[in-house]
Amino acid sequence: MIRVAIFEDNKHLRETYEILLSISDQTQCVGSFPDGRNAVAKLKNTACDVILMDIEMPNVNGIEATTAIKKEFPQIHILIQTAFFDDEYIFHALCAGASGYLLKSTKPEGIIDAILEVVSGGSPMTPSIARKVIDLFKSNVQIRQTSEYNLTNQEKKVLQLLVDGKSYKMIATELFVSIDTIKSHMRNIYAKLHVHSGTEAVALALREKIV
Amino acid sequence: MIRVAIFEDNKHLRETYEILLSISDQTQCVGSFPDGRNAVAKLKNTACDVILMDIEMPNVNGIEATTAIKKEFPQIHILIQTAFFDDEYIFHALCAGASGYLLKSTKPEGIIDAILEVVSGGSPMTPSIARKVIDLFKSNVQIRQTSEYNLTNQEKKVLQLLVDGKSYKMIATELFVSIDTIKSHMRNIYAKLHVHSGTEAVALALREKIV
DNA sequence: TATAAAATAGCGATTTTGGGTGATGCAGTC
DNA sequence: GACTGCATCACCCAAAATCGCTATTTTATA
Repeated sequence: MIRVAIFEDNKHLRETYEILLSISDQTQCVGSFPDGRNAVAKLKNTACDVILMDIEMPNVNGIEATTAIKKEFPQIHILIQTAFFDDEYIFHALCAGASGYLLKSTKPEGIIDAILEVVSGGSPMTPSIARKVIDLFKSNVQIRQTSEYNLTNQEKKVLQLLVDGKSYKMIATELFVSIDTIKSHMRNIYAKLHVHSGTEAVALALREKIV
Repeated sequence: MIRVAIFEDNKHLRETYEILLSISDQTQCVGSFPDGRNAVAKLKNTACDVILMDIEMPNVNGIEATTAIKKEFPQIHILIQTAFFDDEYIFHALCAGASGYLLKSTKPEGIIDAILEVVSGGSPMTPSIARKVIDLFKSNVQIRQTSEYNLTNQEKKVLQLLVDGKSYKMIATELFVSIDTIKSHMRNIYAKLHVHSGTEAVALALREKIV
């Protein structure tokens, strides 16, 4: 028997979910709340497994509630439900620790299916949501392979230390060479990266290379 | 009529897909190949919309083929199909530009559904795959919320421009203030971030904050 | 071994930066 | 009205960084 709690501000919808959960012989409703206030306290003694979480709620919204719940009960699976699928919502929901993302247009049996999926380790979501997740993923994966810039080993070391916030003098000390050597390396690094300052070099290095 | 091409080394499976595509009145098979060699050339005159791509293939595998095809025909939707769901596979498939990820256990009607989903802008995948995508996403997203450092709006702007590689002078020009004002902001930024140079500030900013 | 690439180093000039100190105006708040 | 935070600006100074040019030693390698 899967223990499910509901956070949903729409009374009608909330009751629909309650009935839905009670009809299925695999699920059981252990709580039903109109907003995210004191979510952690409300869940304290429910031993719940899955939460149906609306995003748009008054006072404390679904994202905030998800963050709080996941912090206290990381084992609980949270299924986000929303009428809209906005990039920002999805991004924040994922960061907050949501395990699935349903649209409110999902049919009743789809909700039960999703609950079963999520407890067996899946992340149910509509293909349209999945596309957005993939896009988010790709925008967050830096393109590592693109450019090597043909930096030599020593140049890479110098750049690394620069990224670590070291000054020329400190880098020279660390690499047992003179400060003028570091200057030389920096000149070469700037030429290879097509930049003209340390900050630019660091920004570029962090954005698309090593470190 | 959706034009679909198949890359699949298993002859039996390949033929099954061909039949499946011909049965549906919404799809049409425009090519069927046992490996990824010369994929781009093979697709040249097919005007295909969707590709069913196996990962495990001899000579040129599905990931490599996907990369090549996406480079030449970015508008083509590629549905990866594999018997295993390995993190590395999924990661590389997404990076290569795959739009969906099916397991070979998917039923015939599921494949047709997935093709329809993908042309309408979705990314069909099983919940178990979706979970892995989410995990990959989270492992690639730096924790943004942690630290705000209480930077003021103007300080954030200055920092942003610094990260963009601008000098004090350029930042001053861009924000229509004097260079001494920028220095002032920089002093405050350094104090708040507990750093002592632009490179350190940029490294910190890129690692765990805005930008 | 001849050659090229990389790493090392130095000098000099100029610009940029980091820090110190202080001051003004403006908005909000108690 | 006093107080505070923010943004603005100024002046000074020393340290750091940037850039140009040159040059030697080491290392890799064809």
